[in-house]
Amino acid sequence: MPQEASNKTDIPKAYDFKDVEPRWYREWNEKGLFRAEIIEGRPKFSMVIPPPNVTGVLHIGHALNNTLQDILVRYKRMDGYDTLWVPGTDHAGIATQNVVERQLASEGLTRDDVGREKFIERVWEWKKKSGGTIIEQLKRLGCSCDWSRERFTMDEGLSRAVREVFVRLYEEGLIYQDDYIINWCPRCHTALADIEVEHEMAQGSIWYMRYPVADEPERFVTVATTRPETMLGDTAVAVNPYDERYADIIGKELILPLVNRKIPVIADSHVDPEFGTGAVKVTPAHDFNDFEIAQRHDLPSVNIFDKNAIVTAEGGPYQGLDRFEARKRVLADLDARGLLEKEEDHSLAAGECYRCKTVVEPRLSKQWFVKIKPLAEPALKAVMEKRTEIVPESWVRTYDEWMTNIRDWCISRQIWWGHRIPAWTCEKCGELIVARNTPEKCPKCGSSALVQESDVLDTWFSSALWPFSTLGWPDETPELEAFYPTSVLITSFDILFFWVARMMMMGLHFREDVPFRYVYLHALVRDAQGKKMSKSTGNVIDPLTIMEKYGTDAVRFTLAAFAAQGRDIKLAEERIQGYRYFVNKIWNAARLVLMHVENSRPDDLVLESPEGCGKVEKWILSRLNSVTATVRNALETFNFDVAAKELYQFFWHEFCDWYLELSKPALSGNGTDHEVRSARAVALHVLDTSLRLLHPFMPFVTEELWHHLPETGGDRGYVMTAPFPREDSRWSSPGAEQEIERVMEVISGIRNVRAELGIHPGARLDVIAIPHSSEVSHILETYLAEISNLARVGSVTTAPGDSKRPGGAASLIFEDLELFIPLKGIVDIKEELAKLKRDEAKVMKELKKSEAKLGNSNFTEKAPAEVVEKERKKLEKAQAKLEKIMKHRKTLEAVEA
RNA sequence: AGGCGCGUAGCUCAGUGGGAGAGCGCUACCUUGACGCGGUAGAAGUCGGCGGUUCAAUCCCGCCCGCGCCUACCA
Repeated sequence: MPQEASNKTDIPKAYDFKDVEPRWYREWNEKGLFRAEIIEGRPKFSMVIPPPNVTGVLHIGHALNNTLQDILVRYKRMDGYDTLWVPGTDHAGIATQNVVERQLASEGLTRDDVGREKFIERVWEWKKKSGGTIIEQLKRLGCSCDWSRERFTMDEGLSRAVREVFVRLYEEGLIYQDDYIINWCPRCHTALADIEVEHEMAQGSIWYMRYPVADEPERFVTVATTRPETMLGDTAVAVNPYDERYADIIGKELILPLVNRKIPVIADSHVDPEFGTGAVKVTPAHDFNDFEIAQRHDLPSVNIFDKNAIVTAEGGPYQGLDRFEARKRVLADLDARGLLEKEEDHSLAAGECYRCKTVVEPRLSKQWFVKIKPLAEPALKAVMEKRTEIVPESWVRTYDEWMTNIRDWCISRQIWWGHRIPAWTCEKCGELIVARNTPEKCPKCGSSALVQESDVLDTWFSSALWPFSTLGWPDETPELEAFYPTSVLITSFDILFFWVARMMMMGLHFREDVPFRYVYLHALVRDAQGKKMSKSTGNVIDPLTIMEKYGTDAVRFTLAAFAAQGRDIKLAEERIQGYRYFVNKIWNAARLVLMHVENSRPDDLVLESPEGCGKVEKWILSRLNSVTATVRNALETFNFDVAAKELYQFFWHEFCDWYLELSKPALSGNGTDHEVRSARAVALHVLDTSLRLLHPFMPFVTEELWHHLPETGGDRGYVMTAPFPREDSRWSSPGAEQEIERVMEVISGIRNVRAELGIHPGARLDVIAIPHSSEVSHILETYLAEISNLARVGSVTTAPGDSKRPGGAASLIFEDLELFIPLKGIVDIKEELAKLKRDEAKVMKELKKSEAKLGNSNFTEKAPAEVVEKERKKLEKAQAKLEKIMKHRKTLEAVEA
């Protein structure tokens, strides 16, 4: 809370997200920070949410998807864009209808018992009561959507868009009705589009059945089938025209057993003579291929199943049997007649309804279709011309393939929940009327006896319009003007065709422009073993549970850090815990900084430029600047993992581990006034900038800390709306970076020696230094205090290059520096010698490698000059180092002897 | 069957035509007043296998093995 900012000393030791998260979310929302404004002249950034099913609850995939969107939109908002992120839900026709049907079933009712109108009322009631669950969960995730613009695909406005699109496509001849074979779900009682059917390989059987030849009692044609029950609807047997085995029988008739119908033997090149017996039974009403064969040969169709996949009167004695029961009976009866030749194992992929997993039944029926080619071609072209860019690019190929081989889209569904098709039939004259508004009477005969089409539209038909219907289309609204095309669509690759492709088609057709400039496709979240998460396997990670346990920021950061392009995310709970620790690290680093700046005058904490700063400060500022550039660039290219990891590495391992440690004395008031002020201002500046860089990833902890920062130069407002840091070459300082890296190298080196020799971490050491370059002398002099502090060194005595190496001492040898730590009685000369030999071997190996390279004329002639030069330097360094190691070894050997 | 992707430290994964990296885990040590949700140091890999291109291959190409996913009308 801003008013509590003066209470900085009260910051608790550990970050308590439970208190912080709801508090800030409420405040952002109340202050209207999520709301999109349209301001002339400002750049625009917009996204539409992939609308979750209104029946849905937040799963880990949603968490990933929406975290990535939120990161991007928060970044752009901070960066000065007018941002709009449109949220909403999808009416999810079949899924929602199933939910309410289950509810009815528990009352012992079916949808037919209550009737269409009452049923739809029940669905709306359900939606009002439970439909908002996932929206509330998105808010807990921190999503900064513009909730004032929340939409639902069945809203009045969106429904109007659906009718408009349907009527226009119909008028353009792109929607038609036809008898066609479609995928039918016998449980949902509706047609399904091709892509709504899932195929899973499973072990089944293939049966060989004999069909007697009509006029030759002893002769049979054997057909192979995986679905023997459909033989009741056979209207032909097909063979390959070039199959000699059957040449003489083409055109003759067979007796269809059990049914005793005569069916012809026809020749069709679709038949593969190699497979089975080379003879195929043809059931046009219940098989896609057979349907096509039937069309080519003008065969009749016999529909043997009703909507429940129960055998109809056409099945004679089998009427009333379920399809699986019918199979058993048909096989038994064939066997009894000696017409079942054999049964073989056979693996096949039966289609299943993607909503309820019931095996679908191909079925001949009258359906509505969208003629897809005229829509698909521009949609493909737009991607090929990069008017919409798909990221990662590897998906373009898949998109291309699908869009090229696309088939007409079956859009009618025989359910009740959804957009009812705006078509009416005149009972008097049979006229078909397609209209935006319910017609009063038949335009042809004037009759008012009009009956509306009972089918509703595929849910994806309405979601295909989402990028413009949510912005007010078909009205020309300011939102549409400002925010279409949207900037980016972030979604999971598995709905590239269901949804993305269809939005491309509809957007281009009705808005004459692509619906989005970029499509970022992220991966699926799997469990730690790489298995798909599913309730039945019991390996789901519930985002709400882990948010409860580790905090939302930790969950978001984990998802971002693992969102590498083109690879599935294998998620284990330990990862989240690791990033929970990071949140805590940020919290405590902030505590440290705030503790030291709380009594400063605000003016003293302002940092305008790195001028006047010491090298350590210049170094961290330079690093911060380069991290800023990396993060920005990563976000612009959807490399969320790169951005997250860069921030993690910088904040923890550079800012905390080194900068704060190096400057602790100055921070706590040791040093000149200038040094103290400078250290504090820089620490605060880096903290401030880091919080802004981190905010898109971790909105809550950063906002909380932001309000603890001192108000240098007035109210800081919210980090959510603070400017996103921008790189600036003035802050870059390669010289300081190099120098501090040397200091770190020396400190780490001494620490290493201490650890290896088991010297107590608290013990102060006296060090003898023999520098071999002015550069390293300078480092030793300038950073004596830092080295002493962080490496626990008591004194450093510098000795000239030709002085005698101490005998009973541990050594640390660089190419231009030798350090000796005399420890009487502690250093075991044998141990030290062994260590030197290890070092020697290591350097020798590098040295030989370099020598070999440089000795190869092919290398020195063909490799780029800079690479060769680098290799020379490497060799020199190794030589210098080796020389010093040898010298020290001799000294020790002399002592020992 | 075709297409795509993956195989790098015990685990999860980055990465690049010229010195093998991170996180977690592991080992040793540490009551250094921001943090033990911490610190310091360390061990650990024939970069799936075999060939090829190249002065140089973990990276590029080919083949093979293993795994995953998507698409397909072999009944």
